[in-house]
Amino acid sequence: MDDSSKEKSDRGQSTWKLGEPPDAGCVSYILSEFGWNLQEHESSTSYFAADHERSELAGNISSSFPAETTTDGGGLINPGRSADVSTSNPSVSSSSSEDPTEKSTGSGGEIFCRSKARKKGQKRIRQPRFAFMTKSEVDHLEDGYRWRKYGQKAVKNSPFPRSYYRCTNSKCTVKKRVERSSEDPTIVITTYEGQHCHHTVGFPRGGLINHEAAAFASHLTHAIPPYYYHQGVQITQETPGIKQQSHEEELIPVEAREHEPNALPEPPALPPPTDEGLLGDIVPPGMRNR
DNA sequence: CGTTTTTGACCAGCGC
DNA sequence: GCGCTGGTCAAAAACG
Repeated sequence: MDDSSKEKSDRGQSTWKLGEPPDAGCVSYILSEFGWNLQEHESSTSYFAADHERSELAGNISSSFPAETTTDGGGLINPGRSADVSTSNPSVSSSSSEDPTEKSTGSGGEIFCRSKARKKGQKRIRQPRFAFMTKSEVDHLEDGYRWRKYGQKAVKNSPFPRSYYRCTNSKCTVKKRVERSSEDPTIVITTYEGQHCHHTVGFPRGGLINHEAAAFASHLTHAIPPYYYHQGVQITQETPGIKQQSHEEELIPVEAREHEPNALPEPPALPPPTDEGLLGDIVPPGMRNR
């Protein structure tokens, strides 16, 4: 393995604005992959994807991005296997009462446990996922957590392999996938799945940090309904701890957003990292020290 | 020597 | 049922 990849840090990456295609100029391109009723917001949040647990979001993005990342009408980002997801999966196209915990489709419903979890016949549950795109030369963007690579696969319709990482914390089941867009090799698609149950480890090596990646990794892995928008970016759930903290004025309830259906999301104004790590600004004190 | 990465094999889900 | 594909495992190798 080449050490240089680690040392490269985030050199060469740039940040995009949310809500515009990357080719419009270095824009962060957020793709939520929660199983809940994201469709409600499609009209106003063009680049959120109301995908479902079964979709292969990141793998499919590349095949349609950005042209088919439509916002009119559906706004669903279901490229690649779009047909089967949007038409043959009723839970996606018609059901807005998604509840991952209640879902018991053929592809999910039981808790997936790390290690020895995949016994024969045991199904694994897809946890809430989200994906975002970052223009970067390096595949694995620093986000404040430590990750261990556990697999790499060639992806259909893409010359670039997909890498699979899981959080090194033994109690943490968060995983992420990293791949490059086949359409634009400079774009790295990172998909997070799950929710960290621990603090960040800080930013090692003193390198440049992909603040955006870090912030979304932190914010969105904790996002469960009801949603709030942070300056147009749906980032987190309503919890007393969060609302009482610094984001109170900036968090806009979904209901409020619905009054401006044509409003496009604005670029995220992500808070800078703090001494407490990226979770520090959103995780209630009672949830820390885990 | 502990940790991480690599990589081939295996398994599950899905479409046909 | 079969084949394809994505996702994961786990042993070996590499790294620090």
